[in-house]
Amino acid sequence: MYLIGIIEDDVQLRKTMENYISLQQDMSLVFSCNRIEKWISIRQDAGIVPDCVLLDIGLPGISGLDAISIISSYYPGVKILVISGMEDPLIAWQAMMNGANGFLLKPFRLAEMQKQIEILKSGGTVLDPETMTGLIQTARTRFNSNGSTDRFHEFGLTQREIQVAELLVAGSSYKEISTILNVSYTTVNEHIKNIYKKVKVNSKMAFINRVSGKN
Amino acid sequence: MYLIGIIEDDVQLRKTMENYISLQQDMSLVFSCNRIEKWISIRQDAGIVPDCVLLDIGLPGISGLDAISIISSYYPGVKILVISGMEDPLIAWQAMMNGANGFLLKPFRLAEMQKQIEILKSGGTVLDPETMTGLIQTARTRFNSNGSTDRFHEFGLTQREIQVAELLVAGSSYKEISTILNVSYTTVNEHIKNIYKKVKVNSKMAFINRVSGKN
DNA sequence: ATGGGTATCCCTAGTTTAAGGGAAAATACG
DNA sequence: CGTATTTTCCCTTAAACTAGGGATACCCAT
Repeated sequence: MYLIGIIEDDVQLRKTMENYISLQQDMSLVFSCNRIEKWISIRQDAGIVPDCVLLDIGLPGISGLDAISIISSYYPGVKILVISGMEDPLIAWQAMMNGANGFLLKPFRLAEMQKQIEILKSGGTVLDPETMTGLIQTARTRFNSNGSTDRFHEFGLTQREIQVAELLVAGSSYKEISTILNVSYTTVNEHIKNIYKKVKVNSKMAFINRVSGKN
Repeated sequence: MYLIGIIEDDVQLRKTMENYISLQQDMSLVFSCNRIEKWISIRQDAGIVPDCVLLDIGLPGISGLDAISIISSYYPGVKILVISGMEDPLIAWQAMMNGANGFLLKPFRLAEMQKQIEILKSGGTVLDPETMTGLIQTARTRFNSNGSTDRFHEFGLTQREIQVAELLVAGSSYKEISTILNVSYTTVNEHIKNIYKKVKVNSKMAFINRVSGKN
């Protein structure tokens, strides 16, 4: 039996979810309220610890975002399925970083909700593709990683030089590059000499640091 | 018409995918090869720019991880669907941060692959629930820790070795490191020998890719 | 058709890195 | 106290990289 808790201020939706869960053979509702504050005041009376909490993020009062860490520290190991009306990548990101296990975008079908609960139950994490895209993009900017940086064109490298540069940065030796590109060792050496001149470096390390944007 | 490229070293799987894509009315294969190196050497001859590249991450030679940024800078706007045999959260994380748009865990059904391609086509991002869980956990650890200084510690490097490693990655030569740390050249050489043993690499490039790639 | 850019090839010399061997202190820990 | 770890130092060989020189051929544009 999978125990579910609900925190959702939309009365209509909450009733619908309550009803749906009650109808499931393998699920049971342990609490259902409209606000975080309400949950905080009744949680010790409710007694039973839920396996999964369906949490609306757009609540009045205490933010659902803050609620995530509150709830997961109160119920260690609980799965939190965030419900949101807005498709905001930043909110999704923050929710996931705060400990959410899934993200459900309103409006959703109850079958979809159930499916997500199932996946959470088995330790998985689910986001819809659009939210996922936004979340990954947010993560990329957060971590300043190079998503699609054109690292070589800006230095005026030729096509061939770009090929050589890519292989060099990826870790291939001159000899390996010559084999891959079907040219002699000296040709590779020649290209690299020209690359270094254009990029104004005089060693492989300097080149790597340059194209990695480290200076 | 959606144009697909394949980089996969498993001949059986590659042929299967090629065949499947050829049979789809709305897809067309623009290239198919077994290694990154091969793609780098033939890409300008292939001519047509794909909309989506199916990329095996567990390739011999240049890592598929490195390939992601190379491919996405060569084909701006391309969607990259990473195929992996291992369920490694770190790899998934790194792949997504490098610009991947989806993650497909081997073995997979071709219908599943097609579904992911469809979602990528519409700008979405897909990961299976298990990989997603690992990825989010990795992100949480990254997000909640500084994540810059302790990247060498996990390999069991000593304090001195960490100093040497940092200088090495920063671009210092053995000689420069010896001056900075006030030790002899041979001592630096010695430390680096030990570092490489611990990290299980045998060249500076491999070391750099290891420490700046997976952590 | 002359000159510039690209791409190929060769030789040579010097520097840097990689990895094998061995060895001596200092420090930490049970 | 003895043992393991850390840090230091040396020699040697092989491989890889850097950089100078020069050379041929193709394409493209002035």
